[in-house]
Order: sequence, then C-alpha cells, then structure tokens
Amino acid sequence: MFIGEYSHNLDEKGRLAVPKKFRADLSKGAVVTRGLDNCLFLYTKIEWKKLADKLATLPFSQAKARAFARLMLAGAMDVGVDKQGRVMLPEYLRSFAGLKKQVVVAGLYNRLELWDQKNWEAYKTKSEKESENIAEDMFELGI
Amino acid sequence: MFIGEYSHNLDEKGRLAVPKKFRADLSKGAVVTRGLDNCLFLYTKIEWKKLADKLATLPFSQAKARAFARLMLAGAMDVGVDKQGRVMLPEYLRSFAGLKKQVVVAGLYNRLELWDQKNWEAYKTKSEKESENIAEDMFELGI
DNA sequence: TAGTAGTTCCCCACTTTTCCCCACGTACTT
DNA sequence: AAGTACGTGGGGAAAAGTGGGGAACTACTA
Repeated sequence: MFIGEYSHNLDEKGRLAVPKKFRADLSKGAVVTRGLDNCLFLYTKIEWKKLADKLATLPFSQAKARAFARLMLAGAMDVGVDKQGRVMLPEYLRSFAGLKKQVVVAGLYNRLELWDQKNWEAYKTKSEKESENIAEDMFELGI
Repeated sequence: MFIGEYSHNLDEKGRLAVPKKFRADLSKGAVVTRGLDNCLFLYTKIEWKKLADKLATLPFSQAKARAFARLMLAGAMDVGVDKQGRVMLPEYLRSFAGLKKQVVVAGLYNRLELWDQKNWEAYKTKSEKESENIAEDMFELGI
C-alpha cells in the first residue's frame, strides 16, 4: 500500500527517484499516465491492468469516452526502474503536469501521484481550508 | 496492450515507423482504416476481425449504420510492416487524416491511432480542459 | 512482346535518443 | 567520527528512428 508524501528532484534527463519503500513493488513493472487535477498517476503493472481493462470497455462510439480513454491510455507509458531506483518520465507527461525541478510523490493506496511542488502546495492549502465542506459531501458517497 | 504516445515522421514515400514495442504484435498482419475525430485506426489482424464482425451485424437498413460501415470497412487496408518496422499508408488515408510530416502514434489498448501532430495537440488541449467534467461522467460508467 | 514508367520493398548508413553504469555528495546512524 | 544508505549528476555504449539508393515486380503502352 502506498502512503505518505515525499519530495524529490527531477534531473536534467527527466528522471525521478522513487522513494526506497516503493521500489520493490514497482520493480516488476510500472505505468505512469495522466492524472486528474494536473498530476500524474503511477501504478504498478497489476493495478494498471485493472484500470486499463475498465477503460477498454468504454464504447468508442461515444465522444466523451473516447476523449477519456485517449487521455488515460494514450497518456500511459511503461516505465522501468533503473538500478538507482529512478523512473524516466517522457517529456509529454512532464509538460502535462508542469513538472519543473521539485516534484512531490504522494502515496494514494494503489497508486502514486506525482505533482509539481508548487501545484501541490496550492492544492493542499485550498483543500485544507475546505476540508470540512468536502467531508460533508463524502457522506453521500458512503464515507 | 497498446499504450503511450509517440511522435514519428512520415517520409516522402508515405512510410511511418511503428514504435519498436508494437512491432511484434503487428508483424502477423495489420489493418489501417478511417478512424473517428480525424485520425486513423491501426489494428492487428485479430482485433480487426472482431471489429469487422461487429460492423457486419449493423442493420444496413439504417442510413447511419451504412455510412459508418462504409467509412470503416471500405476505408480499411492491409498493411505490412517492413524490415525497418515501418508501415506504408495509402494516399487516400493520409489525406483523410491530414497527415503531413509529423505524426503522433497513440496506443489505445487494442488499437493504435495515427494523428497529424497539430490535430492531436489541439484535441488534447481541448480534452484536458474538460477532463474533470469528463471524469465525473466516467464515474457513471463505472470507472 | 518488349520497353518504360511507376510502385513497392529491402538494405545500408547516419543521427538521435535511451538506458545503463559509475561516481560523488549529503544525511543519518551507530 | 566514520560508515552506510540513499539521492543526484553525468559520460558512454547500444538501440531505435530516419532518409535515401537501388533491385524486383507490376502494369500500361507502343
């Protein structure tokens, strides 16, 4: 299970170190893709497969379904973890998420999220302020 | 499974390099055809067969069904992958999709999509803006 | 029937990118 | 205070993409 918040630097080649704890899980294969709220999602191969199978069932005759599948599937990329425990993020994903140098790696149960530091801070302060309101809505979703 | 976004150049002879990863799957035979949103779809022979069988079940008494079947079936073309891993795209498909020099190859699970670079960028910016809305709709479809 | 033109396919060579490995620095631990 | 673990940076080898020359094949024409 992925939890926690880590800060790492992207190097000039677009590589990002993964926190040590998570490397074992990711070493068997990992997939990065476009996420929501301007971040990237990083899944293990197994978790990715589950998601991809769901996406594949969307009917391509529906414009919205096509758009969503294109964002997630075409946005996805197999990434290997090198001997130093880093993943290479393709340019189009870095620019999508606006990743500069400082990147926040956040654990969210079955995925990691990669955020540009600035965006993360902004998002967090916003959410913290609204947390009471947000919580109220969660009731409807069964929490 | 086809995933990812790649950028390749059409050469003067109308040939397009296929990303290395996908060549093994496509080497047994591939089919290109007209796609939706102004791109081309590229299937393996097996996946194409499944789609063609579905298209064949469409009632030809419906004008829209006829038009759709014509678009996809009559637009289809067997393509071989040469020893350098390239496919030859017939002129009528290149002009249909408005392919110039820079082409984006996008993996969408069971098919590849071929886009003119410009169109792809435009489509993507549009979808990214709407992605949160789209995502909420996807929830209803069980994602 | 043979010649010519147009295509398709194969191969060679160049360029660019990717990936792998080594080395350094910093921070934490013992 | 020294050793170890982890994050960071960069150099070099290998692989993948690209472009063009030339052979084989077809089709059309004289």
